Amino acid sequence: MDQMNSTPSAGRPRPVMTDVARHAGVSLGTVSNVLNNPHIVTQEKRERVLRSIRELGFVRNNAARSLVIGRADTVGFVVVDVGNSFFIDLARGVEEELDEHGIRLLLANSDVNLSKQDAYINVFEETKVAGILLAPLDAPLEAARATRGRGVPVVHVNWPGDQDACGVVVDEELGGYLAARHLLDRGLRRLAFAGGPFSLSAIAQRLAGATRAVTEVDDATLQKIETRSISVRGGYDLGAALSERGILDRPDGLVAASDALAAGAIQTMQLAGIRVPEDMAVVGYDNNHFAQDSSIPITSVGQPGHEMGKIAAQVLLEEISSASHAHRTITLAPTLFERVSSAV
Amino acid sequence: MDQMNSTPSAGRPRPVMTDVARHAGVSLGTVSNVLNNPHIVTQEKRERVLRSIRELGFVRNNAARSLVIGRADTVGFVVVDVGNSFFIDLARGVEEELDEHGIRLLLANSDVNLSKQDAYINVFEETKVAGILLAPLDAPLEAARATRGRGVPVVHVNWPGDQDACGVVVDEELGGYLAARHLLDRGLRRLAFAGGPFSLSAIAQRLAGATRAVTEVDDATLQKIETRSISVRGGYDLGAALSERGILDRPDGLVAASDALAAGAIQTMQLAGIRVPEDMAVVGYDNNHFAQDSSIPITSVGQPGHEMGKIAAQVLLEEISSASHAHRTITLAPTLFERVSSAV
DNA sequence: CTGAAAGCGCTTACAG
DNA sequence: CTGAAAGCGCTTACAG
Repeated sequence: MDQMNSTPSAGRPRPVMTDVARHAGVSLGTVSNVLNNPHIVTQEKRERVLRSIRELGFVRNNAARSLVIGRADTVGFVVVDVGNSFFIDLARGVEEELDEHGIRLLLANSDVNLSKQDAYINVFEETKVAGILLAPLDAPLEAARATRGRGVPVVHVNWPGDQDACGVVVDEELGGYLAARHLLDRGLRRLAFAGGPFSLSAIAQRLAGATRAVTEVDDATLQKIETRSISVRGGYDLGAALSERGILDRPDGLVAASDALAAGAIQTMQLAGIRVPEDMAVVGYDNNHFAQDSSIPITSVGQPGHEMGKIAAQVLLEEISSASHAHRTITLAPTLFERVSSAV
Repeated sequence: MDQMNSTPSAGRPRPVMTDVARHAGVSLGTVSNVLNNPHIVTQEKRERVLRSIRELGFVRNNAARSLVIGRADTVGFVVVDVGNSFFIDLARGVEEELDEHGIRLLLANSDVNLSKQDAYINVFEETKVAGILLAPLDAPLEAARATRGRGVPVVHVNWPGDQDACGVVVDEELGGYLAARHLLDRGLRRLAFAGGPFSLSAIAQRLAGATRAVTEVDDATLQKIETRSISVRGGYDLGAALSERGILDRPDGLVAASDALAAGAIQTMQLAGIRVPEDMAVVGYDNNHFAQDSSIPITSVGQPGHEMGKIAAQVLLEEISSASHAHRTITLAPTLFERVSSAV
């Protein structure tokens, strides 16, 4: 299993700017100018310097650069869960926007762990990034607030802004409303909302939206089912519990707080002989692969992750470059994607 | 949609170590010692310094630190596709290992784009990371080689090592062998291998492994079907092509080079009335969500992503800390996960 | 446009 | 154990 290849390489001392200057026969300042203000250097010297850089294999030391400048050409993004495709969409959107401004994105995964989240915020601050993007877990934001207080721009992604930071969010309440309204529009009246824990603010807001939709229709009812989690496993439990009920006790329309929850529930209910959507229509949430690749494609509420990322990056860039900047929360609307699971 | 919250915050000048020293009534060197060699400072001074750090909200400038030390307490990981759960598993494994050594992981997504890959390698080098992990695309590794030549340790992940770098790979040939052997063991004889383009080395190796398995069985045959991609869409096309064939022309066992390809093909074939596994047994590759969440759970060859990440991190740490280091390629074995799609 | 010099914020011998 | 001083590799006025 272990195949040796070679011996260690020595690694001669790396060339620095003074080496380049000497090699090119110019002063240190001129080398710096070639790198930072190329237009003010005569073409002849510029080319000589560039050639020396190539021949020596010079790479600028950004630690030294950042020390002088005060910050790096880099933005850090602390993400709560890189395993969730929504956050990957966000990162893609962020990167696309930053790319156009020649800024590089560094990603860190807090893995739903508050102390890791704080540690990475600190790493980014210590690295002198130009700014920080934070998709936080549902918990206090002390570290972020402290960093923000020290003048490092921080933008919340999928989390509202506050007096110190901007935020880009999706309207969770509206998402819950759209899901329930969709089922009501199809004539269903005995709805259920499943998800949990309800202490998570996104879940609570989706529930509030579903509740609002139901109150708009006279004879409609909404049953709240709190689950331990919104994972596939949580869905299995949910499906089992619903299957045990008599047909009259069962909701005819289900709003699940995630696609994973919906997929798990549908799978269990199918085994119990409950047909989706005929016996029960289902709407999921997140519009991720569970919704699209499920054996019964699942109607789902989707967040515009890519666009959220772009906007968050724009807001951050604005805050980085402009002296005066009013903090704001930007709320994007979710969209309902109709599929088979609610086609009644 | 835009909700204002507050006015810009001034951001007084950030305290530096000399401020802490003055505030605590000690010298600069003592503050540095409290941070780097706390045991050699008397408890009383140590506590005074720590209190001053807290009261002033001091955060060490790592750019300055890295400038002196020569490198940062950070490792960079350039990943070819953060949207692929295999690479997320890798990143998780890497992080777990680095965590134990107090080193932070910075992630960058090259997005299957060579120039982005090179740019991020450069960013990491300029940031003076202690080392770089690279899960590259199937293309020349010029930038990595150059960086490596300047003394920055680079470890390849999911790519073999060479004279300048270690590598951690999974045995693709063995994976292809396991998949085909599994079908042969079930009595199937008219196999097909689908995937592509065959120019990708991982695909070519899987095919080679499948070929080896088939040559071990006298009356078995293997048909090679090159697809444009290994995506779900590629699977649709593949399924359609297979459905058009007469039952005698059709393979009775299919090795697909990815789960997405397998899932797409199965979906299309089912619509055409071909039963899986009864009419055709299918084995996928990657053991990702397509395999597990498909309506017909798909037998799949899985790579030990998490463990690969851990090992890659270990190798990198070894190279960072030890002067003499022999480069090597570590090859891990894949595992076959049996599911319904091949249960004949 | 070019070059010499100061300074960014740290760490590390080195002398006390 | 503590403190003064040098130096890491850059950028940026500033004088020429």
